[in-house]
Amino acid sequence: MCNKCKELAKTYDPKSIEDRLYQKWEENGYFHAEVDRSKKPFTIVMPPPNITGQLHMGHALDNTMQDILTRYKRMQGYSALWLPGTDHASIATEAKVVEKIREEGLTKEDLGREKFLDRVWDWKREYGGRIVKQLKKLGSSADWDRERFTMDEGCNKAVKEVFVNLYNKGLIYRGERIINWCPHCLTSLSDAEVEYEDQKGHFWHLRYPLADGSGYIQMATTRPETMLGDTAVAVNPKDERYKDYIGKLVDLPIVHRQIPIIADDYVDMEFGTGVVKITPAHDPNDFEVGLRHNLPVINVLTEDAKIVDDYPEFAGMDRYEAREAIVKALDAEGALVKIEEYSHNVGTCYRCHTTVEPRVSKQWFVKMEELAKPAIEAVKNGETKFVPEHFDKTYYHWLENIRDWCISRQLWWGHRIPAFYCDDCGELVVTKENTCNCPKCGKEMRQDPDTLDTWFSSALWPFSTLGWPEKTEELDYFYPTNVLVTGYDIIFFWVIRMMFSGIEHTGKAPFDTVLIHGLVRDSQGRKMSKSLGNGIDPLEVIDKYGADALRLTLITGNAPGNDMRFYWERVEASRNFANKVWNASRFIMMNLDGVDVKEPGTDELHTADKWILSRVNTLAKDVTENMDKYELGIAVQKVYDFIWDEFCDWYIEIVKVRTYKKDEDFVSANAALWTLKTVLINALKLLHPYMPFITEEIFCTLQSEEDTIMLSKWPEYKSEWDFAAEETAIEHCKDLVKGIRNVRTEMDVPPSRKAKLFIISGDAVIREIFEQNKEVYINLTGASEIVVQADKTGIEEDAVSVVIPAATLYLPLEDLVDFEKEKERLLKEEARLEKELARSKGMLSNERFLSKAPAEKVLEEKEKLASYERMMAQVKERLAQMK
RNA sequence: GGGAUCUUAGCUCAGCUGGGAGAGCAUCUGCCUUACAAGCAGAGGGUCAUAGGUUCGAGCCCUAUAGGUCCCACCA
Repeated sequence: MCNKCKELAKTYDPKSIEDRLYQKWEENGYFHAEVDRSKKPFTIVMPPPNITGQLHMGHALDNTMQDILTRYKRMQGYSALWLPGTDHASIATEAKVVEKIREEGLTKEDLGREKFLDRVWDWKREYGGRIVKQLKKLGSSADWDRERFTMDEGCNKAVKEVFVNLYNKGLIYRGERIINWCPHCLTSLSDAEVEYEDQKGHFWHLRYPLADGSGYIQMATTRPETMLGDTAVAVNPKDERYKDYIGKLVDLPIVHRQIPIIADDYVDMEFGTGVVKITPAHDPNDFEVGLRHNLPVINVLTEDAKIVDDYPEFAGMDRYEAREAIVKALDAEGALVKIEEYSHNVGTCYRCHTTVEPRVSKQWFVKMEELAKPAIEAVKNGETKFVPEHFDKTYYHWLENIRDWCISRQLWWGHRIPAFYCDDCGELVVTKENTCNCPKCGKEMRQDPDTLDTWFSSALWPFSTLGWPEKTEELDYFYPTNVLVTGYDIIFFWVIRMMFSGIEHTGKAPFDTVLIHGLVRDSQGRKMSKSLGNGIDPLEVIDKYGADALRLTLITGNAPGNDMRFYWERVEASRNFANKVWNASRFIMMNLDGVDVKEPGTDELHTADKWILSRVNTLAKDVTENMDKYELGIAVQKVYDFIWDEFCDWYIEIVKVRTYKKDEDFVSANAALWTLKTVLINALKLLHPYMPFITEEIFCTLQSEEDTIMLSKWPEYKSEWDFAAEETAIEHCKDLVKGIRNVRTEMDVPPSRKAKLFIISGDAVIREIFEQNKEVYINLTGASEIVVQADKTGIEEDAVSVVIPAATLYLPLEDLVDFEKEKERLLKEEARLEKELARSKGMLSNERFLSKAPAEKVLEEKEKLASYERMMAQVKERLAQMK
């Protein structure tokens, strides 16, 4: 055995090569991209995974797609930068560390801000790199030399710059508003951070007595506990029923505060009794109504959603306890009319899923209206395109309906808001400096204790990572980036914010293309989640089947933007393909061993050689086209089909004999071996972006000139490999082989039984093709001998016949022929042809088809008809003979 | 309530600009043929959700209907 095949085991073992190759790539700096004006840039910024994160299938898909695009462009000669990094994930990380110190019996207040932040940095140092290691197991070819973190020095600088800029332009303001508050995380949330879910609840019908004792007014609520903070009761001004009530006062039960009945369009007359109790402090709509009518805002809940001390009877109860107690108290006062079952949409915190509490507080906001407009425009005018295109609708919808963005968070981990207050004179200063003295009274000012929404810094990611606000070479060369790859669930969180930030601060949209993918679900179509316990760990898949198999699985079998289901069976199929590639390569290497293969002259190439060269040539063109359109699944499917069906099942089988006969006919063997190697190398290159490990291992073993397939040249269409005639010829041969195999199986001819094969065609060109490739058929059909001739001279009456478009085949199998069976088979064939003829004739007799369809379609159809007619004549003749 | 998307073989899904219905898995049959049984060869299996329309021609385009999924929305 040769050395090379000793190196290649009989089955592909990903574990033995993946880490070794990754290490080699990293050590040799293959992932690193530099500013190189002689090359075109290609840039992708990696959506930074949270430092708290563990690699899940979503990351695996997302990063596989980015890696494919980067590897592809790198091979095409671009300076391809895939810029990686991680996100500080303020809420998630803070929660993790709070939980950790709680186990030590500490709260973050016990530690104080400084010490707490030290603990978070410790945590980050320990666990923050975990996800990066996991991404490497996938084969990610990101430029780790440029790895960034949303809270590193450069990003901090960018964040301050942006905050100050927007503040100075009046696009950031501070105001007292009703915002979403998470009583568990104890922070405000933006609208995007609230997830709505249907919850079962109740509808409590209440009646409030009129203060003048003249009766009651009745309404319903889903949140009776907030009644403590009611400051009005509202009806629609057009509502005849309540016309006389407007302006009267009601006596609020329990509290016994007198509140007015007001009129506001917000009230829907059709719904319930057409009366709404107004609690400005605890409902966003009521807050708006309150503003319009100058109502007092009475807050009844603490920040952890307990009743405040002003109501001793209920003080300290959480909102759900208080609900029961207050309903009881209302009932005791005769204010409770009835209770109904009701289900409604409730907002929950996207991190902890605690029901969000609307809360009035002073927060920082980004004014969105002006920023949104150019972001909409950038997609409308095509500066940035969504793939698939229809996701632009989601994007427009969000931007067109966007409200001001609440960016302050009552957390410690994150970018501290660069605003300073003077406790003496109340002066406010927004500055990039770390400390600040009051410009009015000179006193040292106090920095705002709050931090910024995590997404504030991620919004700057495409340019902050390239050095902005400095005018760096990198920024100039790599920005705007080419593609952003992300899931559709993140468009509103992140994509829109990067878009308006990029446009506002750099004057350019941050990417040409936003490539959207779907979610990876479990085999039953459910979202993978921790709580369901149905998540599949990509690392486990890699461990069992290899990174290449996982990557192929994630990329194939679904359309762009659609969700996909994860099946182990599909990974197995991908692994099988890897094994197929492995073994085909092993076969080729075994045959190449010890042979000095030279490039053959065109005249030395056999029909089959030219055919497969032509096929791989077309493949390169098609795959490139698909990849340029981001049709990654289609592209790799074509490579898969080519390697398995055409290269392995046909070409290798066809040329096997020649490779075995090196000594007898070296010229022929050399041509075959050269073609095998050349086609394999091209196919490996086309496959490399998808399956980087196996292709690298084979590529390097197969040839010694180049150190890595990663930096080898992407195959391009070559006109000298365009062999149309040979493609046709081999298609005829394939028809022949398939026809013979089919009939042999149908007639139950044992594989050991060899038979003479007659190929009859009146066409000299066709005869020539078959004559040239005789050897092929002997191998592939189990024929003992092949005779090509123009007519049926010398063929026994009882030979089995097979009709293919190019010829008629005869197999004399005397003792094996079952006449009934043969007749049945021919009748079936006749019926099939009958149908095809009817269809074809129908089309060609249609005047309008002839006049309106493109000429080439008509010609194509005529050729088909001729071919069917020829075949039909043969079948009929044979049937007549049998009678 | 608004919007998006899906409905194709037993299962999961492809089907790129309209021109003779595909893959993987599963099923059946025969093969351990010196690259590969994680394989080879062969076979069965689909009125492309329904109804209209446009077109010489529709799985593909248009309209409506039914069902599924998702996103958004202040109906107390």
